[in-house]
Amino acid sequence: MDTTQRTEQQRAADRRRRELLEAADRVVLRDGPQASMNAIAAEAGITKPILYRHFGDKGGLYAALAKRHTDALLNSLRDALDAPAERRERVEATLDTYLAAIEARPQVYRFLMHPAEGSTGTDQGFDVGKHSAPLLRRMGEELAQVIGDRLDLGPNSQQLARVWGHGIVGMMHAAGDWWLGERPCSRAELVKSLADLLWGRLAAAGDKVGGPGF
Amino acid sequence: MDTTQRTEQQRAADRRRRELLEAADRVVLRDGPQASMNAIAAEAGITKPILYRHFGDKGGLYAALAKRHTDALLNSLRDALDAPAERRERVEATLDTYLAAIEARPQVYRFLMHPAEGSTGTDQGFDVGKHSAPLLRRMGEELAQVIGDRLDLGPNSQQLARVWGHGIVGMMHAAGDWWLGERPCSRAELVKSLADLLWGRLAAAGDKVGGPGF
DNA sequence: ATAATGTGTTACTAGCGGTAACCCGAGTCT
DNA sequence: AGACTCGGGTTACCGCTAGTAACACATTAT
Repeated sequence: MDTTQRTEQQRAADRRRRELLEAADRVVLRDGPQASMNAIAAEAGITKPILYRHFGDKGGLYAALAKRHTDALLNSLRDALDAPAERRERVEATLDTYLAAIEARPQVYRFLMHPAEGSTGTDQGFDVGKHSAPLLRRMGEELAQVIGDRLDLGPNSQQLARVWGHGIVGMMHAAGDWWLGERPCSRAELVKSLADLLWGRLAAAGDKVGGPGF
Repeated sequence: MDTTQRTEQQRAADRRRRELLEAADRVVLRDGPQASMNAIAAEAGITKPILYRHFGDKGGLYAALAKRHTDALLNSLRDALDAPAERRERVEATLDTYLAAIEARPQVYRFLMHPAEGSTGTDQGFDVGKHSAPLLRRMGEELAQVIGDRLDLGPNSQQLARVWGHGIVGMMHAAGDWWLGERPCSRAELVKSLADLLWGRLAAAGDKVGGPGF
């Protein structure tokens, strides 16, 4: 009975937690990443201290919120990456999946790319480096894993795979961010251009006529 | 006399402005991007309203501060990009210049990558997209310019160049950020790995032995 | 009945960005 | 000389934020 009661309470707490996260989601989607704890609590129909009891601080809530979306996106990406097809096709499918996601829900995207950032208090330590959004890091590691598993890169394969994983993810991220802001072309064109870049067209391109021997 | 007096005042104001920026620089380097206006004012030996008279708001100060560093970094990069050498060599030199810069002054780097972000007030609008650090955008455009000017990419050359510019900058950024945090290899190795990626080694690599026909 | 435990609230602190109001010294006009 | 504007400076405040302490109600165990 003791244990059953415990689990009963835990279940209730978990349900509660999910409700709170959904409310927070709505507010963040509406107000952007700087949504206040007050606003989130109001949306959930409760008051601040409850939020703090559940998530510790704002960073905790945001981390929990980000984890859900990050996991969802990573799952889609894994599917695209694991499809049975030519390498080029898989790369394009993965790029397209990512771009479709950020296109469909730009506010979620924007939120995910902005780390906690807050923590007004004793944040003296100020960890230099590793400041990037966790999503980028996780995508990079994931991609590195796939590359290292599937490709034969000679010695130092693992390290090369990790560099490439993070590099490719960064390329995707920056190009996607720019594209989302300016919409200079269709998604398909962007995908093709990026894949071309990865396929070495930069190295293969000829110098412009009239240019000196550079 | 009227004009000379005006210029006199303007000169004084400009000197003042430089002093304030240098003080702000010291504080930001010490306290990180969340340095408070109070702290900056104190470091400069004055009080808040003066800062606000000069820079409007925190975003203005941070923009001015960022512009200085951004301009400096962009100049170095232009030098590396314009050096008379083979393309591969220039690419490697540019990557190395960027990585050396973020390695030498990681705090500046971290500051530059975090946009204003604050503006607690009426920031309702919340521009989706284009949220990236201005530094990334400027580097991307700059690189796009160089690529478009120098390379013969067939039709749609300009658009392709812009995609590549932002993509390559993003690759550099993400890989650099990860590298700065984990230091998994030397700078030279990182440079070579990234250049290899851009040179199409991803497409050229063979499948791993034992893997199915993917 | 009474003690204990968990759930919720109100009411507060400290610090932030930003501003209004005042203050004082230097030059200027009468 | 004396009133008078005017630019640079400060103090004291506002509204907001994240985060917390302390109190109130219910439910259950003893």
